[in-house]
Amino acid sequence: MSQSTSTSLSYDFHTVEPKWQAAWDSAGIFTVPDVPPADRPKYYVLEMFPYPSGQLHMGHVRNYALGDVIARYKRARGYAVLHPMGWDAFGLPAENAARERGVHPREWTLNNIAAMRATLQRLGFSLNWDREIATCLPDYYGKQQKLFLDFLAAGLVERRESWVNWDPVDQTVLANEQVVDGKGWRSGAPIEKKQLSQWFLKITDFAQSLLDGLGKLDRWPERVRTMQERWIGRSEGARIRFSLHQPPAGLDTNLNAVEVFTTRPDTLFGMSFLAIAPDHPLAAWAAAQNAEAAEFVAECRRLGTSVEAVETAEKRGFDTGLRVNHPFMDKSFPVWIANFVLMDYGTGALFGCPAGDQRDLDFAHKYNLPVLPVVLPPGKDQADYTITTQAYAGDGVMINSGFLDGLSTSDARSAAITRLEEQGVGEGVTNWRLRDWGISRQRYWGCPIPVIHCETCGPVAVPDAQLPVELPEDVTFDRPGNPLDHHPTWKHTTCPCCGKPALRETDTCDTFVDSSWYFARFTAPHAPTPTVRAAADGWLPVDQYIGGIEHAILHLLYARFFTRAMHRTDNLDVDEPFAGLFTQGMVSHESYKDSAGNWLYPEEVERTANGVVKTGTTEPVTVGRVEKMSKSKRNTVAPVAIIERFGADTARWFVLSDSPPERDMEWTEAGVAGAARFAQRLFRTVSAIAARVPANTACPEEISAQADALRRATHRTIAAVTEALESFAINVAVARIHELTSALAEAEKTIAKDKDTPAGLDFALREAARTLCLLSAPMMPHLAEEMFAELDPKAGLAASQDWPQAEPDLLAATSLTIAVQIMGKLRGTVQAEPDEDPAAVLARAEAEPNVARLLEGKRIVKRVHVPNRIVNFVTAG
RNA sequence: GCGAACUUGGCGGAAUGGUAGACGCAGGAGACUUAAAAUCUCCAGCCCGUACGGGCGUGCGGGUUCGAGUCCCGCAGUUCGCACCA
Repeated sequence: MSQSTSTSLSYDFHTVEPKWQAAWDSAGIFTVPDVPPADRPKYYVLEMFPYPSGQLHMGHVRNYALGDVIARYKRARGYAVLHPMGWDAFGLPAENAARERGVHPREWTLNNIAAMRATLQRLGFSLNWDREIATCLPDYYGKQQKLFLDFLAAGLVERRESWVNWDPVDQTVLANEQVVDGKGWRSGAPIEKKQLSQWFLKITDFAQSLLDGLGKLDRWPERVRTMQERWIGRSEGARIRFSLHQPPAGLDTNLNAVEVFTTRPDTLFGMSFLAIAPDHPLAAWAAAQNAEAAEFVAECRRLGTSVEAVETAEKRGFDTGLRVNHPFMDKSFPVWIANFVLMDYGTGALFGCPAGDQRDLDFAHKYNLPVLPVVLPPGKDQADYTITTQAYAGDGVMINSGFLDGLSTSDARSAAITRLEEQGVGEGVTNWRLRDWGISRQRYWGCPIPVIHCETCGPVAVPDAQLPVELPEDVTFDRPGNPLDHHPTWKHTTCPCCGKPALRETDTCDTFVDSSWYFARFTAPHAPTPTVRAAADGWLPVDQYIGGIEHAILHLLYARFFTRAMHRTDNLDVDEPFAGLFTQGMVSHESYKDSAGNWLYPEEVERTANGVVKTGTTEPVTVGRVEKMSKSKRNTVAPVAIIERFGADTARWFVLSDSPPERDMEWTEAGVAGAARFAQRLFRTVSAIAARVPANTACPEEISAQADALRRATHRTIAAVTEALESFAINVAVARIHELTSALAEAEKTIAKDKDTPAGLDFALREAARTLCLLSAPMMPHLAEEMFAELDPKAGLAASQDWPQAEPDLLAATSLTIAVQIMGKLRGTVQAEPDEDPAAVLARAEAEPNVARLLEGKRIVKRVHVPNRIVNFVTAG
């Protein structure tokens, strides 16, 4: 693709951009105090902080450009704006770099941060850089250790033996949330089950609160709230203990009863089997007794992690030969091991009611188990009602159900629970899908868990005075496993309780912990305590949080949990971290392949008369789909290259221009070139006015129609851009700025050729030019400053100006075009003054030649007139 | 399978129930230029018509309304999320 020539550029971003960045910096206008000032309302704008991979990508540019528009706009509206930036700096890529290239994770990370910070600064974002934090520095993670200890003291942390998801490639434990389709979210490797001692954060303590809180988050996207609601997964039902019928000799007495969770205790009389998970202790017992059972359990474990198993989802089971007693009837039912029962939901066991559950019905059919209908749907007759291939899960009237007969489904539910409780074999309970959060990771590059294991005292908290527990620098990555564990001396210490030799915890925190409270740390980033109450309580919650939809569940849920836990431990006094959430779309680009099928970067491709070819050759290139920019498809465009070629403002303007921010946008060469053209055009237009019209031109009493029209265009644009920004319709704001620019350029031409300038046009031109500077400043701040200074060097910084106010008198047009319809079809237009006498407008509409022609011979039965908008004649005959 | 969102020119998209297609990209014609670039002007939903104008148009089928891209019902397609949740 050809390089643009710089000779014709009147606006030289290369020199202008650094100049204004320095000016903002020395004016300190993006700096705010830890405690929000009392004279203005506060506004906290936050974009999700980046992982320092080494290079900023276009998605970041879009994310931060969007946040910067909001931050600069709110600042102009008189808010004290907190807009910080930092680095989500722990994580595996740093360790991988250490393994592959021998560079220390710390050095690799800090170098990456430096490179990415430089790019962010070149983009001119209005960030309060004094507040920069990196989660990999002891100043941050030491405070995180303090929070961990606060949580531990408050009973929000537990150590448990538990089955974990083990990623054999990354050699670490993953949370349930991080296992996708049985594979690690990062490595993609099939996950194995392993039993380990793990630290858990008790997020389930707040399950109800996290659910209830969603109702108040009215500035969150509906779908994110829905996703979280489902993830938390509250369900009400009953826990029932089924005693074994004739328990076999030698069975652990704990296994004499099987506990089951159900949401449908009303359907107990329709039971025909009991099913347990392959991982259930009773299944383990059965496997120990019987080789066939063992084989079935092993098979389930194998298939459990493969995608095929999930997709084919054939219901399979194994009859253990054991039987359980029914709580309400003198009957017993078989116990099956079933592949569709999940050990980690409910109790890992269920009772099967084939008539009321499709899955149970499929299972019953496969193994010839009885099907007894117990709920009669409304409008059906019990005499001829049967269940064949479709289970009925809806409401109705109970049948075949002993003491529940005749009750409604919901009444039967409570009656059944009452009876279970009376008999002492069950109780009503609320069950949650949400699990506690296992945070232990067998990794070096993470926050050390501040605990010491003593043979005598057990796990002991590291005393506050010994924080931070710092990562050792001298580690090796020459073998698999955790370098902290391999370190010769680091883990050896003494017990803070008894003083005897003891071992440090060598696990580090899941990196999702790091990002669960950074928004709070930003309010007092250098404080000796994790938070400072006046700062955190003053700035939080974040008023506008902006980031990708991919964090809809994990990060946002963890952050909401942390906020509650920090509240409980008096680290702050809010419950919800993010009052407003905006999820922006991704940046996509065409992808290209050469004739050999290799992916090509956009800069390796050019468009010629003969089609798309490899740059400098005639080799044809296949243009593939437009997809999310990714390294693997090589369809990326580097922000640094774009900034160098077109400038920061052009890059910012383009990512904000065409597509609504919540949707994906396509990056195109033509698009960014168009943005660059517009920047130049705007600058030329405003410069011309600055050169011709003196700075303090006054507005005369009487102004010409042309001046009046321009003033009205200016004020309507102020109103439209303001409204667009308030509703995140940045692409619409961009369009309105284009329009005013065109109107201004046209008016400017008049003054250039007319000797006698129409009255007031000078003033109107200046007003429009100044307005354009201020309206475009949130998107193209450097250009705006340069133009603003040309208009009046003494006026100060554009970034310090108040947002322009639209004058209400100038919002209405002087003359309106009224559409005239006949039977709802447009047949002409007439001019009208605002709020003109309806009779006069109607008469003119009826007389409009084309309308009159079509009305001939017709009888008007109704004249609809919506003032200032439309006329519609309804005719008959 | 369940749930949500979306569906408008060649493309991205705009439109408090009131002139559909603003604005941009790509395209066409012209001006300037020795020429090109840059810039500027004009055209542009589809069909018929020299034109005035007319017909058809916001995925498809219905409905409400003087008037529907917009509201309601049904259908189709696309995308995303969740997925054996007892």
